[in-house]
Amino acid sequence: MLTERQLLILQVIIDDFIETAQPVGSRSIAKKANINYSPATIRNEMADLEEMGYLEKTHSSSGRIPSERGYRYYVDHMVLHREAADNIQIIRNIMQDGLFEFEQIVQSSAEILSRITNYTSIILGPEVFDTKLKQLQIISLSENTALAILVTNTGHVEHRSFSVPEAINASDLEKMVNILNDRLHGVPIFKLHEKLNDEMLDLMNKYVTDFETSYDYLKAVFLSENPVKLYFGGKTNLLRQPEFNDIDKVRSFYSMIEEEDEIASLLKGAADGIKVTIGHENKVDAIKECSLITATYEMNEEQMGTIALLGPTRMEYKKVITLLDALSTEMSDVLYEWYNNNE
Amino acid sequence: MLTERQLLILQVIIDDFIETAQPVGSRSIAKKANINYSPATIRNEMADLEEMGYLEKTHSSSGRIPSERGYRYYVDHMVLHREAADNIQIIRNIMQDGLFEFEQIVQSSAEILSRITNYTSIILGPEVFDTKLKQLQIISLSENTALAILVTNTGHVEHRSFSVPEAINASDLEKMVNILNDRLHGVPIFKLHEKLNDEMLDLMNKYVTDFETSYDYLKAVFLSENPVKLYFGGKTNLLRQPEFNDIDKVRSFYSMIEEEDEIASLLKGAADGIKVTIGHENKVDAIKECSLITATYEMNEEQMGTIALLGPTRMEYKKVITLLDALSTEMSDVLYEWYNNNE
DNA sequence: CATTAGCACTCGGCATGCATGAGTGCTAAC
DNA sequence: GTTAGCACTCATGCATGCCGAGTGCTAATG
Repeated sequence: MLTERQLLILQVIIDDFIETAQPVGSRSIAKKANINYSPATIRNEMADLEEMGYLEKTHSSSGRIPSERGYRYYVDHMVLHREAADNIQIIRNIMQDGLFEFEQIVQSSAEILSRITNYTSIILGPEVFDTKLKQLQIISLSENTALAILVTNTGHVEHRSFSVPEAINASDLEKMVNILNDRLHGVPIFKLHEKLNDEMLDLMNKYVTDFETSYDYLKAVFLSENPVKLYFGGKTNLLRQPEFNDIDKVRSFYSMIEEEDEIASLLKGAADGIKVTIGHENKVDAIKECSLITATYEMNEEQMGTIALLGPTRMEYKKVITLLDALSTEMSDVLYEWYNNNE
Repeated sequence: MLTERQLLILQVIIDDFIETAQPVGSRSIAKKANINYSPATIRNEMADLEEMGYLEKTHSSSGRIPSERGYRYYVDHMVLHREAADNIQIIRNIMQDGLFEFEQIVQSSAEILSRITNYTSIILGPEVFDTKLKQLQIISLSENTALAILVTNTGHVEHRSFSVPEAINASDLEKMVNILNDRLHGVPIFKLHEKLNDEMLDLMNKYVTDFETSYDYLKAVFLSENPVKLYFGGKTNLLRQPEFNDIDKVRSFYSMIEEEDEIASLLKGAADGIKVTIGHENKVDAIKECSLITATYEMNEEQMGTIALLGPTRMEYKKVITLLDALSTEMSDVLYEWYNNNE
């Protein structure tokens, strides 16, 4: 357990290092207004903190820098989540201004976020928002298997084969597809399933014997994994951070940034709420000297995507955590409105 | 005027330097298969070439590197434009595959280009392709001035005030706007003017007295400057070039890349055909050590936008020029088809 | 017993000097 | 006109030494 004084010193060191990116020496700590100990005392405490794994030295006689464990402790115990922040108002203002398309909402969010923080922002969102059903087709493959094909207006094709239950005869299937095509043409993909369940169930049952059974077999096509899309903001912001003075780091970082799949899978698993992953806690090599903060947003109570900020481990955790928190609820709100205003 | 031998040596030096990024010495030139002179002879020639401004030294006893003037000569006299290239087939194949939206066509072109060349590609295209007319409104400001407002489905607003000629009375104007709204709703912005002129002139003349005069005054709104959009490919490709070993160069380069306005204005003025701008011929500081190659593409004989490649002055001019040439005609073709298949 | 002053020690950063080698320019010979 | 030879130049890399920031330890202090 840390003493009151150790806590204070740890906090000062981390805050200072986050600001200056320079190792912090005992003398400079002793000079701070809220510190009333001599450098020697502080040195002793620092030695203890280092022994406990919260601090590190860059070389044997350097000042101290926070270790990843130190950051972890800082984030878990010293950062008040949900602090008030002026930036929330900024976000709210921008979000309310002229956002007509989903893509636009997300893209500007990413840009705002990166501009305020000077880090790189990444937003993971569903890709299907603007894609609509163009055509649905069912092709019989053999006596009891068939292939369902779903084509969107963007040319994206989704297909799945399924076995046709005996209860369904070919003409029923055809009828069903015809009606579906007729009624669902132009419906956004992400609303297909809902629309079918809510509005068309009765109708379908009227025309097709035992519709629900047939639909069970088709459902997979309608509920297929949403392809996801990444939106970036401030991709080059990290260039300005002193930890990226080494050109090789820059290179490996940006070649990783271009691997969208990798990043997508990184963000996909994000848990609800805010999560901070520090340095080597990240599984991907290229960001083992970075921290990743993720927050999720939702639409109508369903988790929709993830907002993330990528910065050096020496990150302004306080500011960033508050900000992400605010933005994620704000985005959920805007999306709620957007959803209910669109068809 | 350069002698045959000087030409040969210049060519060898530039090719070699483009490949290796290292100053080229006389000995290494003499070793090449097609060179039958001793290093000393070559040194003499190189001294002459330097005096004429085609070569430079990095320091007093280094090998030679091409000067910008050298590159210029190389591009103007030694690169055969319209050379056959395997890549053309690659481009053609990709372009023919599943391109359904204008944005997609352009974006993939940019990506293909950067992937093939390892430079950064920039495409300047009109932004209005997917925007359609939502509403047209005319508001009378005073007795003989009015304001025309055009709203698109993306929420973009275009407006212009104009003086109302005496020949037109208010009710005519109103009638006209009503009809226009009725008939033009949902029409892509870039087709507005054409559609009006081709299909609706008779109709309008039937309902509105002296339509053509009124329209003269409105035309400005319909023909307003297309806002443009930039598409990038391989933004981080240049990181891999050895000339970007200096982190400050990287920084200034990328902060320039983020200034979209600046780049847009750089590409906007591009002349028809292929144009190569080498090093300090560029007006923007951050790319004074880069070369910019631009090509324009068109749609139905009208110049539509610009494709550009940005790389170090030590650029594979031969390859790149052929490629851009091919891509620009290919894009014009695809766009032609796209245009004629869409509504 | 906690705190602090003092001092020897460590290490990164920077300047300096030196050897090496790639490459040149010039001159004289072919 | 071409080439061999040689003195010269300069970037690069390595060893050396110095400075200053900062530490750990010990002994003195309250």
